[in-house]
Amino acid sequence: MTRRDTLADAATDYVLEHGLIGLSLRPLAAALSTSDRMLVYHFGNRDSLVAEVISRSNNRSVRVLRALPPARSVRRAVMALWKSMSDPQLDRCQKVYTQAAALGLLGQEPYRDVVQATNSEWMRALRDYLVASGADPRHADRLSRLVDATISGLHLDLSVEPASGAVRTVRDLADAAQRISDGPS
Amino acid sequence: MTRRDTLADAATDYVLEHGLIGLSLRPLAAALSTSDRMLVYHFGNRDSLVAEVISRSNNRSVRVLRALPPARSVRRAVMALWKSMSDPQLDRCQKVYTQAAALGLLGQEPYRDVVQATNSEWMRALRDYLVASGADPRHADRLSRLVDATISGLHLDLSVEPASGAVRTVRDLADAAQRISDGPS
DNA sequence: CGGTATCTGTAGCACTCGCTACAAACGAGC
DNA sequence: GCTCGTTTGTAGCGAGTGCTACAGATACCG
Repeated sequence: MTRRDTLADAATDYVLEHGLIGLSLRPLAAALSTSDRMLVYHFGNRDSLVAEVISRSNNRSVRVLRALPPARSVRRAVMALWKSMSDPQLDRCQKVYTQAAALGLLGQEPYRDVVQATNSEWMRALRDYLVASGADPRHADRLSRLVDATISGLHLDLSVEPASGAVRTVRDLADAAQRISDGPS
Repeated sequence: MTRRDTLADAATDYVLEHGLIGLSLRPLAAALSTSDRMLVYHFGNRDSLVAEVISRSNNRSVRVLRALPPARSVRRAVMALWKSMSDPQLDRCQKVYTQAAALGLLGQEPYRDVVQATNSEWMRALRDYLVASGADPRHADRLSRLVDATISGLHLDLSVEPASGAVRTVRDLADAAQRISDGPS
């Protein structure tokens, strides 16, 4: 494990706690017991560092998703996915991704490529998981898109209004997903 | 129309174009042919200005939603809603909201109250629209939560990967929503 | 040992940030 | 005309930003 790797890992931890948007080098460096000078030396510049953090955060969540044991139905898969994403660890990865994606919504988009790569990797893992849980492969793309969109949107809603009946919505989504996988093309 | 109102309106236009996240007073003031001094004078400080912009952006989108003629079914309502939200004007309002919400995901959350108020206003309008389009009022909360989460999540997805089959996902959502409104409690 | 490439610390540059002190312009009411 | 409250302009403060120049430390390789 090179020094750069160590720093990147610790920086990812820091971002998972303090968020991506206001990130600046000096406080980050202080938390890592180093200096901004070192961060710039190892990563080239701030943007490259942030891009690497986004990528690493995503790798962690993809790893968790890929380690999920397949469920016995699409419906159960969606429920299990939601439950697993409620784990604080994965939850924060999702939040970091959302912040990265939100940055590119209007105006500057310095991390477009990383976010895009990150997203397609996640979608592939989600698709595989649904298929492994019994989803009709012919509908896997539709399914994973619907599931991903709803879950990430729900995630955002939940952070704004924590009292909302999220579980009910997830159940509705799970039913819809099951129906799509079963139903006619 | 007081000077403050004029400025707030123009600032909203500016934010809808340039995004909320990197916003700083001097470039904004320059675009409005005034000075940062004036913005601080009229709004007190930067955070108040941003909060007002968020609120105004949301007001615009709620106004559009409330002006939508009721559809002949829940299914059609969801499709019409999506179509209407693809309008660049409304699209950008949604993006500004997403950026505001994403800011509060981790770390600092200076706009939590505005975002919360904004969201509940939007949800109320959405609920009313669905009910007016024939949704069972007993399921209206469930429905609007599912529809809102999916659409906003899809919106984010779409901005990252524009080629994804969003329309298909919306149709799936519309079907699911129709079923919820029709089906047993 | 000497030389070389990798790594780290100090100091600082040029810039932008939000915000403010001070004073000048302006218009309405007496 | 004169005052008084509102609005605007100029200049600048203190802090924080990303990043760099320069020099020192360290470790590996001949």
